[in-house]
Amino acid sequence: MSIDQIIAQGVAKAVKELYGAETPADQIVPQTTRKEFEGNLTVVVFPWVKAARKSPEQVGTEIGNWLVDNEPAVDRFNVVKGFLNLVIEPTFWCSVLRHIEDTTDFGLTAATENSPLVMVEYSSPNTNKPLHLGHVRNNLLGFSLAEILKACGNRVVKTNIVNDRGIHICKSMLAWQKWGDGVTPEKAGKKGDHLIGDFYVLFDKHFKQEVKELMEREGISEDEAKQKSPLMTEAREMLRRWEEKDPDVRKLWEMMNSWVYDGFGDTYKRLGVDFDKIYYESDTYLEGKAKVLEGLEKGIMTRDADGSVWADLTDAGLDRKLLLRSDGTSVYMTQDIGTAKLRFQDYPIDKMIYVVGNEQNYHFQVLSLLLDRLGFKWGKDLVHFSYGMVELPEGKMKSREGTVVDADDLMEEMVSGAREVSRELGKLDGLTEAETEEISEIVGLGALKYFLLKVDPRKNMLFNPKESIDFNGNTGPFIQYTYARIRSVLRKAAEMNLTAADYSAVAPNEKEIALIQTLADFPATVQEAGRTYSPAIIANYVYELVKQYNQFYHDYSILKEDDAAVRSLRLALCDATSRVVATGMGLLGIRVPERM
RNA sequence: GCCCCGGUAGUUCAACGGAUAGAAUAGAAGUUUCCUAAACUUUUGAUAGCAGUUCGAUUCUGCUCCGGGGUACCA
Repeated sequence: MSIDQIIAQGVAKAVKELYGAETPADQIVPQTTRKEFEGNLTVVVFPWVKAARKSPEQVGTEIGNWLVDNEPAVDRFNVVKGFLNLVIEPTFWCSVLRHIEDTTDFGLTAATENSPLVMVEYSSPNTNKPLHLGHVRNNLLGFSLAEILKACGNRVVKTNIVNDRGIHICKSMLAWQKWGDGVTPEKAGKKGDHLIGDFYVLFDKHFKQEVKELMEREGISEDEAKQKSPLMTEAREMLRRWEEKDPDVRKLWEMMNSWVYDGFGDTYKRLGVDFDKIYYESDTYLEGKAKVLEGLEKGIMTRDADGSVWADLTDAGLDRKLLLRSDGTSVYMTQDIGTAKLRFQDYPIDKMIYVVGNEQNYHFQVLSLLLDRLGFKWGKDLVHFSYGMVELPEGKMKSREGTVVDADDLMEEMVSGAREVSRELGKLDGLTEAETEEISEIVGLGALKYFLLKVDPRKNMLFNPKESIDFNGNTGPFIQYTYARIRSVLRKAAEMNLTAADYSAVAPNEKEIALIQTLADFPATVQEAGRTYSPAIIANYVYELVKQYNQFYHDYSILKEDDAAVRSLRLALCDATSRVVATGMGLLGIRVPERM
């Protein structure tokens, strides 16, 4: 049982005996005492002031006295206004540390066969352009969320739905046909996803030009011009032929998609994310169509005069939603219905989580409702993990306008930045080329990942390409550096062959207690991150932990401490801290180096 | 128009309804015969506005102002 639980239960008993108040222990959440007051844990006593009919100070004093008399872990207390500050028996902390040391996978809960099966969908790229910073946030959040849910005792399936068909990919295909001159990734010396992206931009350039000319020549509106544009007509025609499984179109499509997958594969690998099961829209959209037609028969959907199929959701406060175009082709929503169906066929999923940007909040509201009406019993309970946009100083990133921060470029910049900093600081002296590269990779990506994950996922965040991501302060490298320093101490300790001593009777100093207390909070932090779907909670926790370690490290000697018991306590602290840091960073998908 | 989300130091981010709103960075000043100074210490600086609920509001409610997103036969 954790110290928080011990105190909570003690307080629950105390208020029952003293005031006859029934308060469940899990509703009493002791907080860490602010550093300007004496104590380790603080209980707010205002909730019982009414029942006690006494002043907050009196209530605090009475509960405090009760705890000192009845709870061995409580040494003494003080009361400030309605705040009861408890000082825990110092040697109690040694047993807490011992417990952490003795627990393998401290903070993690292993899943069993009966654990809930959670499917996390993330990444879900379109195959017409390379990944950018927004996708990076998505990928890191999805991966981390999956790791955190695993750590909370769930069985997790990571999945990806690749949007490999649709008008967007036809645009790239058409542009390649028209202006590509048979170019391939090999011939161009370019990653396949980048090459395809170039053609997508090229299509848009010609298309815009065409629309402009049409508007001028025929004096029609922009919308009309877009409809009439020969390029767009050709793209639509290509999509129609694709749906008819025209061999030539399919062959081109397969070739160009394979280029993109090779490119994505490289990016995913460097980013360190992976998937247990990948779905392709080209396999799922027909399932969706079938479900929609089924819904049409059941009267859940209606067909308009032009042949298009709609769902009327106005009774639920939403709009009419298109599900099949007048030419019979399917839209995004249709495909998501089909994908959901296949997934639940493939796995006995208890919970489905979609990691998708908040610009699609409405989409998921509609999807949830539609799945429910189509008879999917999980529809109502699907979770849209809605994260904020990564904005640039000029605003939103737009692929077609080229104002995007490319994922591959950014990773490369971060790694070379890390290499430079290391070199300047002389950290790489005496290391091999391979070691240098390994460390630069770990640190550069660590900086990028931590930068994106430390922010509350729900909020929009800003990335300024002109200011490179920092390596000092509240950053990934700061945490990695602390880890490397601890590992260095532990290596030296091993070399010195120090004899371990029993530290259970040592009264730890203030910094040591603060560190143990923070370490002990790790399991609860993991649970909270899982409950609230927030990697940021882990990130902020690890930062707080290493900051406390650094203060301890600065103020006290470890290896040079003469008292064997104290030295053992400190080495145990180092060991426990390094393990929690590594585990915590692992939950974020961030590696930690042995030296840097 | 309608619907959602946000507004906290110069900047980027924190704060289960709890104490004097924390960090980082930028600025100022310090710490290295000692386990890695990518560190540590000190210091300047903020809740958009107005009401309300509460012992207590950055947090909950309403209104105003300012941003962002959605409302597509795009995904």
